[in-house]
Amino acid sequence: MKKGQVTIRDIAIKLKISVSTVSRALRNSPEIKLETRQKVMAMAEELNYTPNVVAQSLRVNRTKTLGIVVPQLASHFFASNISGIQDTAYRRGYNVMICQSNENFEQEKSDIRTLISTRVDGLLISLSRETESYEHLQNLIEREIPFVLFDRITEGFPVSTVTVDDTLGAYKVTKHLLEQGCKRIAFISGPEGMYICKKRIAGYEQALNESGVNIDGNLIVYSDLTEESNKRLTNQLLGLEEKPDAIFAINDPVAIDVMKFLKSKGMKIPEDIALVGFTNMPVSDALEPSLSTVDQPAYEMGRLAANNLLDQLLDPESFEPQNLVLDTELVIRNSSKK
Amino acid sequence: MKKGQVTIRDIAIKLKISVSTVSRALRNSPEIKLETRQKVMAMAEELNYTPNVVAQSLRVNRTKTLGIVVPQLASHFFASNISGIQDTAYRRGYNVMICQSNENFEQEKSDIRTLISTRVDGLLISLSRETESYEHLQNLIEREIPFVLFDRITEGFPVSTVTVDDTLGAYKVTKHLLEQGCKRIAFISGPEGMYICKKRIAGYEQALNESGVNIDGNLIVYSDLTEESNKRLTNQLLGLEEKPDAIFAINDPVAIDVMKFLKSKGMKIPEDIALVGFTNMPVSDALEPSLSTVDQPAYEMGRLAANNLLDQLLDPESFEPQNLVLDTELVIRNSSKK
DNA sequence: TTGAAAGCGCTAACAG
DNA sequence: CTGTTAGCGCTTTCAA
Repeated sequence: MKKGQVTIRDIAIKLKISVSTVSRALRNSPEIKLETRQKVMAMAEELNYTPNVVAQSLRVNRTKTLGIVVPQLASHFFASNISGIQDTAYRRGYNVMICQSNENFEQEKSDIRTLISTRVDGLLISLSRETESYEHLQNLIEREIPFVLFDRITEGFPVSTVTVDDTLGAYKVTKHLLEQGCKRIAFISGPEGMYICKKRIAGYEQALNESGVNIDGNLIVYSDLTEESNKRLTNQLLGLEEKPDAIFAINDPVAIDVMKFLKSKGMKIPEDIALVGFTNMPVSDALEPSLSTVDQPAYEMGRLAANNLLDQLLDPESFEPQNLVLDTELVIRNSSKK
Repeated sequence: MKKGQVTIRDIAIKLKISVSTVSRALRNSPEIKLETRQKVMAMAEELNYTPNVVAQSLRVNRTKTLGIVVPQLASHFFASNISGIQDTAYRRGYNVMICQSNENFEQEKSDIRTLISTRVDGLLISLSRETESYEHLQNLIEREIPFVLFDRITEGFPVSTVTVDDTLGAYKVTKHLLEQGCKRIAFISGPEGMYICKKRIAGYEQALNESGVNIDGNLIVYSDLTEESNKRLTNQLLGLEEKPDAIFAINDPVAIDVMKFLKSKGMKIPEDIALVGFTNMPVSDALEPSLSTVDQPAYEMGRLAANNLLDQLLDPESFEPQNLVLDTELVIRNSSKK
């Protein structure tokens, strides 16, 4: 920071005491006389002293900073995750440093590298849609840097994870659609490798199987989550010989693209085709028709992930990785009411 | 960080050279023999060395980190601002540390304090809606900590600012509404003290004046931006003796609340009442009717703010504060086409 | 081209 | 209850 920063040394000199006494007084050490402590505090105030966290961090080998890696910031879901993490971290005396991978694998690796060299005490990571190899996570394990994965996770690492019950969520959607009389339910998934996609497809298939509806591979398509891709795949589905009577989109943003496309083709939702998303964005109920979706407790996910990591940091010995799975809630609106 | 971190000392010992040589080699100092440098690099690689940024920061008194304070993260506008800042910062070798004030003045002050003690090299700040006194900014000036204000700014400080031309944007909206034949245009503003509100109201009034429409104080209301407040005020406007035939909302989220409320009352948009927002959220064109609005270059704002701050950091002497004002674009959609 | 040594601001034995 | 001292990992004179 700028020139002339006030240090504990300045306070010590002014008060003609030692720096260690100042240091202790500032941290409310019980071994310091009340009077001395008050004098130190007063002088610190007077000089507008701000502790140098950098020096503290170097000394105690702990930055009290958490690193966050998310695929993107401009997404209500991840922004809420981050809010949950941040509020929790602050309450427990930690800062956070946020990086976004922009859904790019190389960027994700680079983000983690940056965060490590910044010496964050631990990491909270949500993987990019491109991520299909995991040496960078293995590397964290080897370096004994604590981290937890949330939402966009992978399995097989001895770390905590926080997710929603994607399978059950997708199951509930599909069941609901079947109950509305839909016979040919299409699923627009994200990239095939993504954990949440696999899980949601599993729930979708489970519901179909239970109802004796056979699974048609043509009805399952994989989007790279761009608007172009979403619209193209919707078009592709509409071109099927046996057209779908419902579309289940992997998330609300995809559902919105689908909705725009369907409207542009003059199709009526839900009459001609039902539509359901996943996530429950704040605008989803303002759409026309209002979008049925699955509500995910994003803030809560962040909160849990942060608390878990912080517990681990506090007491590494007795820590055991946990796989936290949160419930989702099916939100039925007009886009799926036949 | 964890135990057994590799340091330059480890490299020096392995190679039987001094730490200063290692330090220099690592930073590609020209005074080091190529051969030595290569050996150092190889060994660093082999030992999986990661420089300790904390130690570097303490030594050179520079953290290469920028602090960001925004009112909220879960907003597409601010998330885009941040993306712009982040991309720019990374490209120029800086990290960012993000705080959200949650639109709370005390939190804003606390965020800035935290960021300062973390020794960020500079700050990018967008004020909370509650902020009406500015000692915390004055304090930054006194400490000679560089900062730039963006979007939610205040005037009167010798610092750079980045905004859009709010007055002109609001002027264009109001003009457009008048052209559509609207005679009684209501304005739902944010808190009265907010800079952007004042500016936008000015544009609104200017357009009315130019067209000889007299300004009716009953048509200008101040929301605290909560959904409850937005709906209550809409209701209040509808209860006016002389009802409005258009509503201009301070931003898209407010406009969406208004839209929901109007629909719930069975009113037709734009037939019964026209509606325009400000910001252009990605979903705004998916609404029914699609929402007319003003497009703000949020990412670009972040980019400019970051570049400006970074320039200042690079060369503090020759730096002059700038007030950057970006253009907006009126986006006419169905919600305002009579 | 390299090394020795000082020191950034702070904390934490250890000693008194 | 307080002071002395060493040192976290790194950069940077200064000297060789």
